[in-house]
Amino acid sequence: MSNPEIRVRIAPSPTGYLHVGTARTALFNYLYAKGHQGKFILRIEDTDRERSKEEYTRNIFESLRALGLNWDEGPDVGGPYGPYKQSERLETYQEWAKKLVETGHAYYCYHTQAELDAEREKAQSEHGGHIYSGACRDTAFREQLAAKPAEDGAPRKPSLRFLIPDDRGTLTFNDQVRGDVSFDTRLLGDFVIMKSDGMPSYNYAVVIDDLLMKISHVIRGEDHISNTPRQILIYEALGVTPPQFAHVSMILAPDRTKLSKRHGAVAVSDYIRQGYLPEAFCNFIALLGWSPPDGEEIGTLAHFAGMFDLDRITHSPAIFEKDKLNHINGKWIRSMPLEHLLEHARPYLHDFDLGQHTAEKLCMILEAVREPITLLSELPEAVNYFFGHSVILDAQLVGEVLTGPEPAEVLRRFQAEFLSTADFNSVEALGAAIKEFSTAMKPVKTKTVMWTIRAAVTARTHGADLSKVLYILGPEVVRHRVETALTLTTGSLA
RNA sequence: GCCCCCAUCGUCUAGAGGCCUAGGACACCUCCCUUUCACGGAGGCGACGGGGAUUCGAAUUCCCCUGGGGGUACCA
Repeated sequence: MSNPEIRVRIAPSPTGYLHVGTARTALFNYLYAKGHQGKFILRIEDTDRERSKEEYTRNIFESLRALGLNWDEGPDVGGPYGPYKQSERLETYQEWAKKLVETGHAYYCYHTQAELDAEREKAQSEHGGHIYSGACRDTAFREQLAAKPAEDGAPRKPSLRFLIPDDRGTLTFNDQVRGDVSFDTRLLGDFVIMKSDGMPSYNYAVVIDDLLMKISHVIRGEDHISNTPRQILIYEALGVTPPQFAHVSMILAPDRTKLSKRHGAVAVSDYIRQGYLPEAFCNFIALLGWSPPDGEEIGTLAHFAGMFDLDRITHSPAIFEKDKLNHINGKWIRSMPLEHLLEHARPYLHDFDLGQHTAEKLCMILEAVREPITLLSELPEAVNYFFGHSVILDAQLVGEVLTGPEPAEVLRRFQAEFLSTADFNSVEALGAAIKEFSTAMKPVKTKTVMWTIRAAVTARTHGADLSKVLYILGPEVVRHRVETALTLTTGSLA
């Protein structure tokens, strides 16, 4: 009993693709669990019949997994406290709701949506604020209202409301990131716990689920902080101890408002599709609202988990700026093991005949081009000259680099001297040979020599290290491309 | 309107009364390295929102103001 198990959860609602903010909350929960020998649980909160979609659920699974945030319990992997989709737990909510009614903590409300809307509107225009009047607390009134047909003539379907104790006064809870937070319960108003369509409301379902799933710490977005007193009231009505709460501040868009679709990409899958490595993305969002104690900002999930704690979470919101994400992505691309990088790169390389090279060569290509790259989506453009026999030398390139007596001379001698003697079996040997060749070409400037060869072989003025390019391409392809370039060269030494 | 949360460089942040002439990272600028683009290295620019209070001493504690965010639903 002295050391109860740490159990945390991420509870997204499938009303959209996995949001960046949700991903970060999931990450914090994951890190906390992993760093404290706890369990990380996934629960799908699909009680909104209108907006929940299976497609979104799938996206949430895929995104979480892509980020490496694998859950210990939840849909697909099961667990002792499932099912982990709220739509599959309806009887449970009903059972517990019954108890609440029996103990006088909840009552049926027969007001229709239209009536409630009208009441709210009126109150809003009169004095700005509004809470439910609590009229249906009165049995006589409630029964009278129940007997009246609704606007459409059909019988009224009641919702179930939680009865806020009149004498509860100020409720204070200790937030693990913010400290004590207080609310006046008289300002809350009796809220709906079971909707008239039979579905539990959010505030009620979370409590039942967190309780039954033995959640020890609720780490979630700050947008839930004002729901917390309602939820604590339910725990109190049930006579149980609430979990620990920790509210993490929001991730804001550069315009300082809640990050939403109108700001562009907000789904994790959007970023992955744009060419961000899941590992890098994770790394970046970990730094939004948290900082590693050793100050080293580049790290893996496992590494961060070992040093993660709630007391290092920032209190103020963070703005999502792509600059640093780009930087971190570049770092990851440059440092990731090549075989691993290759797997991430494959989806971007569909246009090329990868079979042309061995996996080893493909890794060499990545190694040769990865340095200046920020996004995986830049890969096709960066590697294209490594594929195919020929390369297309457009007029502009010919005009800029391959025109005149010097380039022609370089290519002629490159063909005659270099290609006939160079050892293509080693990058180092090729590097040395290139140096030697450019020295032999004096007084032609090294820059001109290099540019010419590069242009002829790659149809580019910039690119990977030339010795690596030659090595990967091999003597046949290089010779072919040089010959082609020679025929286009307009310079003459005659 | 009411309730709650927050406030350090442009951005992400370190900072838990003297170690702060406020540290790091990204971005930006300069230089170095270099067969290109880059990478890397060395510098530079750049912040404690305002006002009170406590204290020998405040970025750090308290109060007010201002500003920003969130919530005010039979959405989560």
